Amino acid sequence: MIVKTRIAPSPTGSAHVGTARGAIWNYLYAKKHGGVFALRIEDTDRDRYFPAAIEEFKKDLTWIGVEWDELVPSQYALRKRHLEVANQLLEKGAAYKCFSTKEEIDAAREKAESKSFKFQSPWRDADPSTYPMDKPFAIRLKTPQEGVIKIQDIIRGDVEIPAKDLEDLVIIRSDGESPIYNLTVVVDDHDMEITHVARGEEHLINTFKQKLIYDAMGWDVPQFAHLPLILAPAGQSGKLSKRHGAVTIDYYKEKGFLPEALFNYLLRLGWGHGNDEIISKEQAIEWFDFKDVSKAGMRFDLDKALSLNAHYIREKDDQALTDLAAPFFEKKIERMLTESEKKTLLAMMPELKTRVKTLVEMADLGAFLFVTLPLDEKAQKILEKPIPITDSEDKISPQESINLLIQHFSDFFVKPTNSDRPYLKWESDALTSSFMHIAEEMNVKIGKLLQPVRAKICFSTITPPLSESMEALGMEECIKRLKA
RNA sequence: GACCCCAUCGUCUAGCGGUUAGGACACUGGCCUUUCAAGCCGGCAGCACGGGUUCGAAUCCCGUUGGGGUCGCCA
Repeated sequence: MIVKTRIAPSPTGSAHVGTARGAIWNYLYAKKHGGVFALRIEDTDRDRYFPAAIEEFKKDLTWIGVEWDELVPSQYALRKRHLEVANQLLEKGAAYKCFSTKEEIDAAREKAESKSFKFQSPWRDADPSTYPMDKPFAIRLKTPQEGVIKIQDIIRGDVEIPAKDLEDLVIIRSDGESPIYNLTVVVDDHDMEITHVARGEEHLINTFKQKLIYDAMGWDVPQFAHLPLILAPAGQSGKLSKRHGAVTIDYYKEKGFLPEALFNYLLRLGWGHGNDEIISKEQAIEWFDFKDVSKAGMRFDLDKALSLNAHYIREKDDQALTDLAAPFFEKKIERMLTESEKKTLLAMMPELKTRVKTLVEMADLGAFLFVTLPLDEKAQKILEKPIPITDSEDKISPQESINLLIQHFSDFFVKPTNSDRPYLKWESDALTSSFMHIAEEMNVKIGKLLQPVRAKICFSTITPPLSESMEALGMEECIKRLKA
């Protein structure tokens, strides 16, 4: 039998990292076994149906590198089939018509005050001859009143629950036609011939209910794997949710994460393979197995995800990275980059990429290459701080030292108009040697000499190497900034 | 509250009856250095607790504690 897994989201917008991780694992498991990975959109709840959200979800999945082999674009479209199964369950006596209204049930629930209240429908064993005429009814599944329901889970082993703890679940709403989740999943998973159902642990209880439907229909039960949940950040309780922020794929995409970094991080969150940390998709396909997934819930560690992202940024080819980074720079400087500026960015990429953890950080670090910026606080201070002369009590003011530097630049780098005197090209190596030469001449430490220059050129004390930056900017712009 | 699941450094994990309990992130010391990174070398830090089982338990069993999930005519 061919392995077939699926991810079955009910999209409400950008994919939750937990859903994305579930998709990754399911995808890997299918690929590992040469099987099929399916995407099924669970849109049976029409009150929460947003087509745009579905598109966004698909985009997120694609971005992170998960491709589906099969698509069920709308579970809602399958409702006739769901109803048909519900009627079969009715015929088999595994389900019954329940004429109790939602209001009656809610009232009973309220009155009970116990959270563990189970609604006992008076219609469960009612004689059909007593059914009211022209009254709407829901269809409920008859759960056994004694014994246990048992399931096998790849991750957790055998799990069982007393049957009496389960309420007779509604499978068709009292509108007489709308199927409910626990019915639709079973029918679709069966019809699609899903062999492995791996979903969040929050579904564990549902699985017992669903087992009842499989059994009543005489269908084979798939293999189950209930995946541990990603928990709220340390100090906060509960599972990770929207209110903790930073939970959607879209968030990380906009923050400047590389898809392979987030893929790697999510892959490793709850699963490991020896001491391996950096794992490619191909390697993951070979190594991943649900049985190695940890059982306990875990916390999302942004620092680790960032460090992985920094790693993948460093590994990435400069040209590809430039293409990826360009939009982040454009957002930062609030205009498009020209072709020549893109070349500048490419040239600076080796210096930029070892210094950042995200593409947003890269745009912050490299923006000075394309626009002038207000000096940051520390840069401001540097320009006020005199430079000590080595082996002396004397000091030289930053502006004075910069003026001297400008003078030297015109000696070294400017082509003389009426002379054959040699001059240097404005390139990083030449700039570096000239800095060393000037520092020696002025009898100051090179680091001290360069700090104010760095401030004027890059507007910050934290920058890529100065010589490279100045080459990228060109002599004219550098002189202009130094004189400003 | 009831039912179910879970428990190795702060975090993510390796470990599957005999290990100096390993790695990664974070933190930290050093080297390198033109700021900041990167890189290299080093450090700190863990088997929740209590009982068993066993010659021997992080590993197996029970309990306690702690965390998580579920309790809808949502998915």
